[in-house]
Amino acid sequence: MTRNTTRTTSFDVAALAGVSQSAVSRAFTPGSSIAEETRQKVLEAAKKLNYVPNSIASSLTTKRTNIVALILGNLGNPFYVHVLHTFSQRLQEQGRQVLIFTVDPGAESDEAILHLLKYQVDGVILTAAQLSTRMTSICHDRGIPIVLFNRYIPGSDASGVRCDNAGGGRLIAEAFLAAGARSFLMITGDPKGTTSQDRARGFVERLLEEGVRRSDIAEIEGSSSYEGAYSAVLRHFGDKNRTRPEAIFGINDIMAMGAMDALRFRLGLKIPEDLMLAGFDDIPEGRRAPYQLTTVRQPINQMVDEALDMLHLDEPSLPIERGLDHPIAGRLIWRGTIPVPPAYQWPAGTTREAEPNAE
Amino acid sequence: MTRNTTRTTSFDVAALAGVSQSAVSRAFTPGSSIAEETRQKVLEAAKKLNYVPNSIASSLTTKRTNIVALILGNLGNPFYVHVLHTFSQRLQEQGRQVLIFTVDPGAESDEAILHLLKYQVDGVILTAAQLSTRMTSICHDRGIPIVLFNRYIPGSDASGVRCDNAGGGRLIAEAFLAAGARSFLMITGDPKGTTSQDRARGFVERLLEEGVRRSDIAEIEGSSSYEGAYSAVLRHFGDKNRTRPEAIFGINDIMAMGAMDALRFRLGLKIPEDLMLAGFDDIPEGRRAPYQLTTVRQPINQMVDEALDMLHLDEPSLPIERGLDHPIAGRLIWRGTIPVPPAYQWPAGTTREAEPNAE
DNA sequence: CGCTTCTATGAATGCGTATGCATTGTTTGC
DNA sequence: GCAAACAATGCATACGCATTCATAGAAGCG
Repeated sequence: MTRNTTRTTSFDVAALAGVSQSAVSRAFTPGSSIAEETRQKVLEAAKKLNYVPNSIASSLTTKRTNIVALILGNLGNPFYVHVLHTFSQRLQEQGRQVLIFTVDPGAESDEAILHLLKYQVDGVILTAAQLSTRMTSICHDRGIPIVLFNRYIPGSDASGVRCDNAGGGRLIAEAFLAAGARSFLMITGDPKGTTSQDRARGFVERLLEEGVRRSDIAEIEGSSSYEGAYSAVLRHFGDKNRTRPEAIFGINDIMAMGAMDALRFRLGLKIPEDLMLAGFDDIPEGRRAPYQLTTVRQPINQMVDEALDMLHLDEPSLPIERGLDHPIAGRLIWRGTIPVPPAYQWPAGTTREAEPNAE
Repeated sequence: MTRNTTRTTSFDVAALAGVSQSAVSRAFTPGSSIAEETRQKVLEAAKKLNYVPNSIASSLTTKRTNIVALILGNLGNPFYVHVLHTFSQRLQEQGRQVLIFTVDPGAESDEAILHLLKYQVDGVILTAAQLSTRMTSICHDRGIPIVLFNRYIPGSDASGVRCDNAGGGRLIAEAFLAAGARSFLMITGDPKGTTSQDRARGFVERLLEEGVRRSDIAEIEGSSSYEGAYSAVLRHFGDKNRTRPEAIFGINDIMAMGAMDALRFRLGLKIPEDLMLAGFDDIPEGRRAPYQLTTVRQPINQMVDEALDMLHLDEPSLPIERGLDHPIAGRLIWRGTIPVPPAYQWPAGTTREAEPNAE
């Protein structure tokens, strides 16, 4: 059998069921005017023929594909894998599917947008990637809602959902300060990414407020990956004259983990005894026994839900909202990489976790 | 502006360019009969209008969507994230896109298949999930090629690509034996999954060949996840009378890592001094300093390429091949979790890696 | 019982593009 | 210099379904 088999269409089903093609269409369209008896006849015939409505054809008239595009920049970061998984599950529950576009980290997503326009997707979620304002306005003109996940485009009026990254950076700063640190190193990611910028900004702001000197806050670039942070740390500490900071903030967990391994396994340092460390995201990997990483948890489920809400997939006739920017607070998760100060007063909203791997 | 804006169609472009709609279509169809001059006129007009051909409409006549469905069972295993990424990149290079279907690990994919039929995908890749033979034959009847990735369906004639899992299990067995182990524990995954079964079978076969007693090979179930293996190990060794095996084979890397962390951080054992350990897959996480996991590397790129070849996306008129089963040999990667025997003769095809995290 | 109001149905049309066919103009071959 | 082959183009139609419109029958109402 070859692939040129003519497919079974609603006409075939109609013929078998002894009704019109319209009736078949209605049988598969919830809420349409059809007698229950007729519907059953149709469904029966459809089952006999293994008929499944062709959504490609139907979306031609309905102008809805039930496909949402997800642009992903960095699958090397487990956080975004989790994000993908969450989006996919939520959308599947709604009878929608995810069309994936992977983009090289840091690269422009413009080309991806051009491709997804062809598919007439109902909406676009953009994570971990750059996008020009020209593209957002093209999407807007074509009536395709686009929501930025955990980033925003300066100077654009595209809507987005994100963690309060600056606020999270401040939480980490406070934890370090409470534990007595006075000199710091930040390992930042993509310098063009607002996520990295904002976390670093909040972190530095808080430190300066507490009187830390600017010269006691160093920064190196870890290219948003485990490997990048690992080698950045080795490079930085390769200069033996460099004074060692008391605390390191990895702008995301995967980089904090890379830094941690370099510090422990290549530089022979103990954490938190010699050096304290924190990340951001709260990926499952950071909870594991070798890491026990103190971090800020991003409320993924809530962020995903709000992002999907902003897409207004169920009310396509609504005008597309613009310029919405919805920051959601993160929460400090205190684990083993920052020593607990004596008689420490835990700030509200902090979670302390010991060994979550144990059941 | 609402989403009901009438879209710009090939007719609009045709009007602006002063040609017929057919000419517009041909301008965007490589290899069609159109004068270069006309094509330029059309492309110019298209650019002015931000026109992008509607592939939904075109696939209605061409019967090709340039969409490939990827059914994923377990995104908690980084190996499959890597697989997803590789498929996505390859397909994007070909101008095709990936439609994601996530399925609960161990659950049937039948429902996913029903959904993807609606989208008239050009092909299906199934990883890490169960599938009934009824579904494979429905796909077959509808002319949709389906390729199983790293699994096969007993009793079905669906084609697939996989690592030589049994052979890989044998490699691990040999490495353990060479290092002097004589008692063993296997941590297996989904009992219905052929991948886990085959690896375990090859492992046991080889051990028995070398005179290991059946009673010296134990098995526990780790549900294919880090957490599953972690707690399975704690449960198993909670029985203090249990004699400790000399070697543990985690049927995949993520489980081996979970086992390793439980052994080290909860049971206070040293690896490889007290116990040797190996995994399977060679995920990047297992290469990292805290793990240095000895494993069998699956040749992902080759497997993905062959899987895509088997889909014959470029020759849709060919009859769908059935029953092809293409095992590809894995390669032993010897790292730190198995002690190197004195004067050991490395088998052909073994790679020895010291500290790959260092640049 | 005659009227209106509803419900269920089918015929016909449109969604945006690809393509077979016919037509025109151009080039080739002898 | 004329027939034949060919390249470029437009017209018309098909792809599979949703939906509007018209119609026929059923039910409600006084």
